[in-house]
Amino acid sequence: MTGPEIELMVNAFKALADASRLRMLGLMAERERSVEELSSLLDLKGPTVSHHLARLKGLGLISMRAEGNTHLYRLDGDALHALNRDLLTPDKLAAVTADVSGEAWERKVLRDFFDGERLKEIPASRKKREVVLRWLASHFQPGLRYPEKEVNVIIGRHHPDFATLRRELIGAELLRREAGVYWRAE
Amino acid sequence: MTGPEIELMVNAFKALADASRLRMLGLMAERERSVEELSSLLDLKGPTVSHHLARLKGLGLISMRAEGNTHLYRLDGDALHALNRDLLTPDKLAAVTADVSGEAWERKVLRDFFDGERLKEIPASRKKREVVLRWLASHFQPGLRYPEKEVNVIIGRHHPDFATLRRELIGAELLRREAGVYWRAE
DNA sequence: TATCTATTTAGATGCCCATCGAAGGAGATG
DNA sequence: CATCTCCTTCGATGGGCATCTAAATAGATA
Repeated sequence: MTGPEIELMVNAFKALADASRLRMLGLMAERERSVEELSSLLDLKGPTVSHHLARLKGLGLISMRAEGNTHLYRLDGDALHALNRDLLTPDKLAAVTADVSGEAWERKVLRDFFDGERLKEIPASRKKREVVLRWLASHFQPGLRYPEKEVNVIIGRHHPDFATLRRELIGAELLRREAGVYWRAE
Repeated sequence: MTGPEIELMVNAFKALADASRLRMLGLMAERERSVEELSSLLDLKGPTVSHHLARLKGLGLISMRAEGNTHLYRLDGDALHALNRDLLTPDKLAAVTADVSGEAWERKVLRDFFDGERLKEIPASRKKREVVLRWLASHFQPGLRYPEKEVNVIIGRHHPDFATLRRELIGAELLRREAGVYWRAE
């Protein structure tokens, strides 16, 4: 109903909107590649390559296999195909529009409590707080699992008190937790 | 054959990697929209909307029709479909890879003469030897200066006869030397 | 002509992020 | 154990870009 589904789309496009990452995908499509190999082929330092790999992993586009210390990364062709198929369909655009012209009240709440992406304060009223929490929950991709550290980072982008918000998300059953690992409900 | 092709891909993804532009596409998919209309629906100022429209026009995704002073923009559904179809195909990724590791032939040479990072033998043919030398040269950072001892170490990681290879690199003008100090050419 | 309105261009600002060096694991080897 | 190698994480920096205000353009109205 609420459609910040759009943030997921933006995230996917941003992940692909980088020459280094596209080159890495091309190289990993041929065969599995070590970080060092990508680093020398692309003339980038190791940390930079690791950063890009993390980003691509977040999209579910690559898989990793460890062989000794070496980490070998490979492109998941099926995932790429699925992404290409689903990325820009009319359905998606419709969802985007729903997001824009959706519930006026919810949009007003978000406008009131947010300064850009930054949550000015946590709403005291339960209903308003739930709007904010749903907006936060939409930043977690269904099906993915997040360690607590990453949950804190994602929430922390919008408000310093990530601990309170994280608990509230669990309480509202928008996120679920087991053994220190979090995922989006439903 | 070397591909600024990749810059086109990056540009397309970047144009789509923005929530405002995606929302605008969604709205323009329903019906044609004026700048003012988009502006109020998205809660953005006029100039910002114009900026985004220019970006989307650069992708060929929208068309404009003037009616008096008002400019009415509309999504070109066919263009969108074509973009979605062509954006992330294996062909494109192959082109990207060609951009990185050059001609397929060069990649084949490297595969033939290397066992992992170890050069099995120095190619006798001049063209093949040059491919290997360029690969070796890529392990020297442009702008840095290397004493001869370090040059030997770096080359020695890949082949025991570092002296021959070092001289070949100078001969091919891929490395330069002055007073016993080496650096990467260009 | 002057004026009003819709849009575009120019210039400035602030945030996001690609990249790097340094430091911190973690497996292998001896 | 110590050490080496490969990778990841952390913190900092610089460049690009979304957004804004102010000014310029252009059509409509009178």
